[in-house]
Amino acid sequence: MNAYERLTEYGIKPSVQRMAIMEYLMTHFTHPTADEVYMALCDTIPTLSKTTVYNTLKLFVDQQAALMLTIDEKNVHFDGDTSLHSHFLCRKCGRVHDLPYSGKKREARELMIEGHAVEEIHHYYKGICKECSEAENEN
Amino acid sequence: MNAYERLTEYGIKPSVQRMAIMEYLMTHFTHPTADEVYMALCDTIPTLSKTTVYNTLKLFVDQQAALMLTIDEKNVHFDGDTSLHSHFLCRKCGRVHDLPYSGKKREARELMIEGHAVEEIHHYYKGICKECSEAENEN
DNA sequence: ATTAAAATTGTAATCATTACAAACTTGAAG
DNA sequence: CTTCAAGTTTGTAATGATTACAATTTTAAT
Repeated sequence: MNAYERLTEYGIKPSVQRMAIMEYLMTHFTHPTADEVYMALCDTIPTLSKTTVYNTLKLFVDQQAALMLTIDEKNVHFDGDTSLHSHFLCRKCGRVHDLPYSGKKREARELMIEGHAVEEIHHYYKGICKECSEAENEN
Repeated sequence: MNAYERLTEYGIKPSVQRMAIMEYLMTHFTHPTADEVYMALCDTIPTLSKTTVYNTLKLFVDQQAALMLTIDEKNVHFDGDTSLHSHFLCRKCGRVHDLPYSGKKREARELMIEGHAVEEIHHYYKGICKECSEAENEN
């Protein structure tokens, strides 16, 4: 599936900017911030505005074509993979890694928890990632 | 346990400001923002500075005497209850509710997940809370 | 009392995000 | 083709939470 199909599938009218941003999300699994998306695309689309990046990412999230991660208190991160999975934030390198969802499968299907209507599940883990731990042990 | 004991237990030297802020966290289960803590205390401690509230809450979190919740992209919230539990953010009223931790108990004790050293677990749920759903159904 | 370290304060800066209005595109209708 | 309105993009300016920093105050030991 390409970016064009992905957008139309989620009811988003495609445009050059929207396709470029969706394309970026679909090919990079780095959970970028809005600024990182902007920086990556502003060379190929010189007229791109940061406002457009913010607006577009917000649109994707509203249409559920992307996830907004609040794992990091400094910046919001975005994820083009909307399947149920968890995230790990490394305190050292700041990267966000994917983890399999380890909650009870039943819970993920539940619409209600303790009387509250659940629409989104976010499982975040923080610590030192594998790569940073290994780099440290090398001395 | 009072605020004084709680602070010393976590290796934090008590002061009027620190005790007031810890006392507030220990008696309010609203997961306040730094600003809410400041607003609640600035009447009784008229000289209180917002910087002190930010510094003190950060100190509590560093000493693991409080949790920093990044469930809301607008504001960081704080929680004086450091036991393992989950949180629910209501999209309507904006309140953060406590939920029991529903992950596998085994996982909570694991230090490693997929090679990453886990130091913090945050399980966040978002949707419409019980109170807001009921209020809506009354018409 | 003295004094150095620690804590608090107020102001100013930072910086991610949003508001807003102008400019541009698009696509349908004539 | 034009025209026009709706939707999209853009740049600039504002917002608002958080932090930096330097000055002041407090603490606790000598």
